[in-house]
Amino acid sequence: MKYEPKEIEPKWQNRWEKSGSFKIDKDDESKEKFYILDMFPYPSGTGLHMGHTESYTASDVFYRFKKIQGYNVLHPQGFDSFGLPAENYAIKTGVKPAETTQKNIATYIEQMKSLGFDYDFNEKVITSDPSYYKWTQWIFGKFFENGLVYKKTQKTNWCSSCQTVIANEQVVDGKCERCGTEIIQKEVPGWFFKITDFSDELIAGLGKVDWPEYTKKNQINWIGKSQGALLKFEIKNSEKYIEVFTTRPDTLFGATYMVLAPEHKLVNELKDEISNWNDVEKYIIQTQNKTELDRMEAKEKTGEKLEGVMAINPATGGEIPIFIADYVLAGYGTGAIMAVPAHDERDFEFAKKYNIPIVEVISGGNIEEKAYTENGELVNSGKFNGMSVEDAKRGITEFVGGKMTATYRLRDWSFSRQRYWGCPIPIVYSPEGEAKMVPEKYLPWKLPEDVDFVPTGVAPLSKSEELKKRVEDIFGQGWTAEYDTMDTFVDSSWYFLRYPDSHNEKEFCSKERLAKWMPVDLYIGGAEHTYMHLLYARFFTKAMHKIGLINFDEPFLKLRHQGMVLDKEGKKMSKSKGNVINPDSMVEKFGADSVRTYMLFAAPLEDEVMWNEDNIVGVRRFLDRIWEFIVKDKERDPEWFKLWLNIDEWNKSKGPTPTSLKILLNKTIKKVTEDMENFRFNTAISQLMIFRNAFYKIDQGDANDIYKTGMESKLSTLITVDDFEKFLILLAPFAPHIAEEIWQEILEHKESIFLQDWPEVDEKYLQDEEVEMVVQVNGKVRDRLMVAHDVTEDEVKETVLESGKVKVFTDGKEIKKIIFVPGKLINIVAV
RNA sequence: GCCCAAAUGGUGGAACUGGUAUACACGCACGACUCAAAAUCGUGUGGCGCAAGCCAUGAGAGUUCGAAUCUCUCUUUGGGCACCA
Repeated sequence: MKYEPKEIEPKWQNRWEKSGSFKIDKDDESKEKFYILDMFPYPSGTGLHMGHTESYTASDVFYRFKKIQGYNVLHPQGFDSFGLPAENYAIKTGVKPAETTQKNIATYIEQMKSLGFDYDFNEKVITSDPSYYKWTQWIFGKFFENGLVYKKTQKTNWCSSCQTVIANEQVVDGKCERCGTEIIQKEVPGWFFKITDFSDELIAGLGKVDWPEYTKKNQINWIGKSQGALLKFEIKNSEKYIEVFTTRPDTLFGATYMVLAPEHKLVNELKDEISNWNDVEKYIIQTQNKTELDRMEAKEKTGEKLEGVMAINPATGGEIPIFIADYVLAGYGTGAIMAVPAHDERDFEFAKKYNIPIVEVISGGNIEEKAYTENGELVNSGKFNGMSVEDAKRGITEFVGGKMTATYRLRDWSFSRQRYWGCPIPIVYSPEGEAKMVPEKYLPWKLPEDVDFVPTGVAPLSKSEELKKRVEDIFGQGWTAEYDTMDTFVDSSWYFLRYPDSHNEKEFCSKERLAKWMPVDLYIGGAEHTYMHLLYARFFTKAMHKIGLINFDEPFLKLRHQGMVLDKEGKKMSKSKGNVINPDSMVEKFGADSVRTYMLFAAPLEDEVMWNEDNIVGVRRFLDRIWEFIVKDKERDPEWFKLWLNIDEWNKSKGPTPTSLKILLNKTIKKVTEDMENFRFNTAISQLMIFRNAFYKIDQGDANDIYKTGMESKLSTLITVDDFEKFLILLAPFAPHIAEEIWQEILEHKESIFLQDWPEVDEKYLQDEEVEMVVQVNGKVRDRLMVAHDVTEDEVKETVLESGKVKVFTDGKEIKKIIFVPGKLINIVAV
């Protein structure tokens, strides 16, 4: 019988499914729980891609490992199924998103099964399903009650192609991350989550989770906390004042002008005092017409002086001019700055262009040439002269009645979308226009079906007669519905809370199940979710914690990212390059076990993997040879095989596994176990290969004999069935099908290999009797000798010094020192 | 511009807290089997040299008996942020 993955893999997939091997008892208290979570996919029309395949393989391997170790493991999968592609497809073809989604999910499930991923799809979460989004809406309601969500009209990022508002996190290089269209700023009313209330907690919480350092750092940078001061500048001959945020209050004496963002409220309020209003207005309009991209790419700073108004520097009492300029952003700090050209590069550039005085207040640089932004001693600063920058920050802030404070880069999360295929925002408006939460008994607040998908900039839901009628029936004449839907990132911000109790119709998850299963022990997924999903999910957790819905405030204790899967030249796979590889064709060609094992063997999990079809044969050969060893042997010599299976008989007649092989086996158990725990799957697999190479050695003559005559078994001199089985269990997480096939069909066990115990290391067999010791002279290897593993320095010293190979290098020299590393090396220092 | 990560054979990659550089795999060469090829199996495989040996972990210094690993400077490549006051 040949190794035919195509036959054995579907067979076991079906049997596992039928026997419900993946089913767990979520209330089982007898075993320790382990919750391992995958980032669930968006079910797109193109199917599962290689990135999913790698990440889900890693989690499936780890899940099977933990399961064999005896944990009660929750390892669910679901679908992040709301989103634009299904809607865009509907616009093109008229097929309803709900239908497309259902079809795609079915395909994804088939693909996942074919890779041997052992998910319980009865427990799946589908975010577009009313039984799920009911709870998305319910949680939204709790946030609404507790003031964590609000509506306002403000400039937001507008994608004219997607015809919707998008969040700051979804703008990449000034373009829409989805379609690449340049983002413009548009005044749109919309809903916001108060994520900024949690800025400090979102930073602090990272201290207690086991996440990759760069991911934590990126989140911290994204939140962008900066310490500084709020200072007030009075406007001459006016009650009004300008408040600025600065990280450098110590340089206040050098502030020689001020800048307001063109959108700043005060600009309009000062209209009557501004003598060049026409020019100012022109500049404001110019700014409005710029896209994010234009503004970012501007080579030279521009601005317009507000003629006729002056501000007072509160430190010096001097009058300083006020400008508007688009290098000052309305959305950050107070939307206004004090400009200190001597010590800020941007202000320096602007001051040079507009001939504004540059006053040095920190010594140490040459401000004739460029701004000096380093530390130094204060000068030209009255009584603060001679003070250090750090001391002066507080001192000067207090001196002018300012306030030390922090500002953040993070903005509130704008989650309204003017699109159809998303979770409806469960809000209705009274005839007076007041927003009210839809009462709980009307949840799920269903997405209407009688809509026109074609985007016109007006939310598609506004065209639904059914929704209009529904609102009037329930709330009365004059009441209207909220037509926006939620950003799909809302759906994925809490889905991990649903899996432990996915069928609960009364709660999003029962208290008991939450207490038992949360938080997630291990989360695996791509690093591209650092800013959005991971930040939003942490915000949801903290917000739900704050209002008492859950009793923990970090959702994911341990996080690991898989690297990208590239083509064999190291290029990103993309449709346009035509280099996309699909997992189905790989499974078809090499079998799921080979795909899984190669995926993890090719590179460390967190690194990029270059998918090279030519190399996967190595892994396939590894599995072929295991098959050859055991299955072919059984066929060639059934009698002998029967004897081998009976371990007692075998030991009597042939003896146990040779000691050297036994030691290698125990080293292998140790290394594979440790590597698994540390996600070093690539080296775990290579250790399994090393062991296989050792127990399966045949020589040339035998190989040809086997080929020609099908002669007797080669099992005789090597491994016993007990030890072979240990090896098979170590292999099982990676290549579950072949392992199960051999376990049950060839070794004739009644019970699944996944119900066995993980092999334990036998400490007796960890130490080789003899080891090779390296002999160095002055740090260079000159000789090697076999010695007892516990040999002492005195025992080998003589031999080593007498060795001819050593003498050549020590003759005529004085031996100054001997360095001895037990069991490893002896180094003779000779001068 | 700022921050982060990386650089090891022809290729993907090993090397745990400084201690045998190149495990494992691909590829390649030669051989066995074959009429032949494929598959399979075996042997070899960093470079230079007949050899003893010398040189090799992006480049250059340093610390050390000993450096891929630690320190400094630089180069290149990825990734992220970017007028954030």
